[in-house]
Amino acid sequence: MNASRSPVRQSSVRAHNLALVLQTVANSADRPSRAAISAATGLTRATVSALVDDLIAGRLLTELDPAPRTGAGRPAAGLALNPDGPGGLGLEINVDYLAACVVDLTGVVRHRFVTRADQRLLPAAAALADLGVLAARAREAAAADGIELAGAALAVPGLVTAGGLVPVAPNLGWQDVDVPALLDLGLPLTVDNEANLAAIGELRTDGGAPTFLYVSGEIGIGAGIVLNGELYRGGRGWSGEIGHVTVYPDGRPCRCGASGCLEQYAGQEAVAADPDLAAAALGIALSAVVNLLDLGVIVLGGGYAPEFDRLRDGIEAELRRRVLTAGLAPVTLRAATLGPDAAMRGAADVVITGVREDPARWLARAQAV
Amino acid sequence: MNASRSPVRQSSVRAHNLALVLQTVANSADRPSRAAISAATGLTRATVSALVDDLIAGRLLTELDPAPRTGAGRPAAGLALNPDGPGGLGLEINVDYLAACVVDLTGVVRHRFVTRADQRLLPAAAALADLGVLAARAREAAAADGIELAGAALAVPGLVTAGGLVPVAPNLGWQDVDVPALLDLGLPLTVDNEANLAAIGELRTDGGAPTFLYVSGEIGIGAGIVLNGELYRGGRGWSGEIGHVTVYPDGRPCRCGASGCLEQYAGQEAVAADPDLAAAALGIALSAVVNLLDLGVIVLGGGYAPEFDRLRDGIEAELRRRVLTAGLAPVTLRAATLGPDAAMRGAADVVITGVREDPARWLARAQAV
DNA sequence: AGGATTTGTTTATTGGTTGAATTATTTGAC
DNA sequence: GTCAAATAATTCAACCAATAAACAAATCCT
Repeated sequence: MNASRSPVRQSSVRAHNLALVLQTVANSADRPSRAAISAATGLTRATVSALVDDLIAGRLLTELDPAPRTGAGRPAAGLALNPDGPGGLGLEINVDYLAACVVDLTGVVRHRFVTRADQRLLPAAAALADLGVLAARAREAAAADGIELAGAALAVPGLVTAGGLVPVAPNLGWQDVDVPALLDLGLPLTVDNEANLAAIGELRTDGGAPTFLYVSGEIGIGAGIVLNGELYRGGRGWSGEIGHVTVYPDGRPCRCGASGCLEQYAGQEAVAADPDLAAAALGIALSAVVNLLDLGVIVLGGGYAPEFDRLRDGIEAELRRRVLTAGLAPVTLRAATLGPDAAMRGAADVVITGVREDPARWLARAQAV
Repeated sequence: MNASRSPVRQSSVRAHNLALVLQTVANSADRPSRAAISAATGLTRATVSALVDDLIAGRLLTELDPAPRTGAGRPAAGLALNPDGPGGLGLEINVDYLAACVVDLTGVVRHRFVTRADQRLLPAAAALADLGVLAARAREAAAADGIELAGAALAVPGLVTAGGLVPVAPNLGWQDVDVPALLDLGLPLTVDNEANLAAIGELRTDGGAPTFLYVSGEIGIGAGIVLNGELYRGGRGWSGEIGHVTVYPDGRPCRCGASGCLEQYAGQEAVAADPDLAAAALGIALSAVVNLLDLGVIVLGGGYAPEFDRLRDGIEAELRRRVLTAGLAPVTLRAATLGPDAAMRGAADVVITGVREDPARWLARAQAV
């Protein structure tokens, strides 16, 4: 119904095809030739050549030495994402540290800065000012490498609304913080929940499943829901609050006012106190998620990752028992591969994914400058 | 990442714009003129004229008498969806009846056939053969009105995989039924879960929220999840199994092998036996869904609709208590507006939505014939 | 009756893809 | 050592679809 509600699309065919070519290069293991791209996309070799010219001129692609190939014929020129093209600035603010990283277009982390300090002692404005300093340093480092930043994204451990407002971030002690107003980097800024961005980080590393749940166990418990390769943020951006899913209706009282929330049985302290209880509670809650969303993969991150071996059996037992379709297709449980950097990495990924998905906008901007 | 993985799009600009124009007409309360469509879409009047000509030639739009308007200027010709254009065949098989309906392009039910009979007594092949007879009758009735059917969709109370296979439909006693193989109507056939299609039916009636949960309480309990105007089917098409979400971990044993499933506390018998218990259990399970997916609207359908007034307070009490963001934005609970026909209507809607979203395909087909 | 106004069509132009022909660069055979 | 075959990439005329601007049609207002 509202699928193609977009204004119009006249000759933005080119924008689409630029993205198609760029993504084809990005998703290729080897360095594809123009002819290979033509075959993969269905576009004419002529068209691919023209598009590639634009992408090279805009510093998004580079031509490499002859790609390894056998047989007769003129050797192809290999194409790859330009590591000196536009990069992404990933930012994170958490209870006891600030962090920033620069990721280039190919997905490689080029610079990484961390400041350890308890952010709960500072007002939001001061914390964000400190983060601004860190961001400036990262930007200089990027500039020294010849990398221009296409934008920035910030991971926050709290609820985030569409405009980058944070109504509440309990563990930071924030309330109604207008992040974009307090953190002006002169770059497009995206603000999102920490678990959401960590999920995106995992999506990028895991070549496999495009549909999975990322569960982050810290003091609270958050989850990022990735459906068909895209993060689902919910109607108001407040999805993934798995920590307050009811596990034992008449159980322990929770600081949210309800009782029996998962957080009381599988939060950081609860895991330390009784891993078996935590695993069972997690298994019950995760079974509910799988029954609802039909997910095939669950990734345990944050504080759960180091405890994975101790939790696995208990969780899987509940999944086998409570997931209706467990007999038809198993649910895969795995630990997150990115460590504590997941959210920051995911944030940077959001920026470069933006460039990859709409190169035409970047080209227009780069040309205007 | 995989957003624009589509093969190519050369001059399928036209396909997109045809859809845009058609949807603009469909979503207009009044019968818009070509000029009004031009203003709404941003396309030129000339372009709109050309597109409208194609749509009229393909019997998707009709030109009406002058639309009511005031002021100077040449009077406009009103445009509207053609009620004699392609229609959709909606089918449903359930425990104690078979049903078929013909819905025209404007969304009006033109014909409706129901056969009451216990389907549990028949093997799947026989039940589908009976349904085929009903479908043929519906098709004749449509032809008598000058309506050609663009396709058919079937609602089944069970799990459905991508290819239309039904691995299991417990209440019908089906197992591994290949529906498309047993029901050849000579039309493109879509098979989907009953709750999913009912949710689509509600989406069409409710002009409002494009993100909601539809819960259908029959013997079992199913749910259709509509996110941003689109049904979410899950990785394997098995989403929405809310009936087996755990409510009381150590509670009543369920026929699925687990214990404490929602179905045991809010299934048809349980509602009749103790509405308050059912409401509390529903409230707990629905709170989990809202915490996970950040839904603003929940629609109670199927057997819940007539019991709505008796369930409402109990459910809302739990939602207020257990939904983390309840204080920030309320969750709206309402009864389904379509009755028992919801799934069948939704099925037919799927077909006509397909035509509305891709009119170019229909035009090509119509021209080829 | 005549100007104003709005609708819808016609015509030349432009952006972008296609397909065929052409050029470029290698391998392999005689 | 030269030539044919093969593959890669570019050039160029043709075509499709949208745009902008001019034009025709049909009404209202004075």
